[in-house]
Amino acid sequence: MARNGSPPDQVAAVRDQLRARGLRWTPQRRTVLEVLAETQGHVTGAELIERCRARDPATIPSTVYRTLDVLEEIGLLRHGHGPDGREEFHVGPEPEHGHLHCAGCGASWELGSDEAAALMTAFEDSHGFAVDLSHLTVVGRCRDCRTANAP
Amino acid sequence: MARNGSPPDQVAAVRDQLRARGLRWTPQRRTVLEVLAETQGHVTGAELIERCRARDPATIPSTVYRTLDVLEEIGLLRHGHGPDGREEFHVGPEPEHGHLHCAGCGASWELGSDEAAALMTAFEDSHGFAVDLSHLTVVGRCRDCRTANAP
DNA sequence: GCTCCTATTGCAAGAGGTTGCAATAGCAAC
DNA sequence: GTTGCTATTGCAACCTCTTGCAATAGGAGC
Repeated sequence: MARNGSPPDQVAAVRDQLRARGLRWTPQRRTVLEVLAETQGHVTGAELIERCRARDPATIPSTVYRTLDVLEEIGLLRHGHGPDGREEFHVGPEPEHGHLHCAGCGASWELGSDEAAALMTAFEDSHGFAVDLSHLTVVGRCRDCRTANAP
Repeated sequence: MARNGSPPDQVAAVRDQLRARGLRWTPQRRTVLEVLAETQGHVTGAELIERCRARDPATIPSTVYRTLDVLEEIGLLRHGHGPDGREEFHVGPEPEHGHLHCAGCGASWELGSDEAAALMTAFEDSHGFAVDLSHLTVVGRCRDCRTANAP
């Protein structure tokens, strides 16, 4: 389960980052951090709250969302919006990446870093626009759904 | 205000499309249609409801959303999700298009059709994936915000 | 004009998320 | 160990959107 170093280490590191910014270390934040430490990839806000409640039934949603805001500010995670507009959090050291979502079968893939780079370069050149990949979800229909639908 | 033909014409055309599908023409749908007829570009669900209420204070949100679903089904409009995940409707005969949204200043632009085409072709080639442009919002930072922030 | 079938409405409840505010509790300094 | 400042919390209310269900009302057929 642990990736590199024990989970307590990661949590302690975040605690220090918070303190260094004059922010505070509270039991509620510890709970959120612990949940995140054993989470990889994408989670929705609702899932996160549910898992926090499993650890501490007294968890309040607004506290979780506010903690997530703080963690995003210090760069520990990023949020985006899934195909249905619901909030989705991307945890951990994985590089930011976009998503491809099929409206037909509901499957989703991560965008390869080469494609992502091409996309970013394109917008950079044409608009001077810096794309935030973690916020990018491309919705459409995958090959399978297209062939199934229009032979 | 009127685009081509008088607004009543557009509304009547929709009425006939609905009837042709065995669907019904109701005062509530007429209200929504009238509001849409004088709307161009992007609207959020909430805005639409507000405008419907201006015409008919008895308007109920669920009715509006359900009407919008129906209208989307017959191809009269498309919905997507704005940068904050809120629903956004794109009205009228304009071709589908993606959006660029600056997280810094909140501005947003439409994607040029050439860029959009390039993007679609790219995903088509690499994944056989058909992008739904109307659902595409690219979030990032525009040239101005970038230069303002990192000189 | 009247009937009947059923699409649609209105309502109420619920899910996911946000916000304002008074009370609480970190933690730094003494 | 106390004190005091203020970041956080918990709560309650609110917003946007969805869903289930009984009651209503289009409109096709007679």
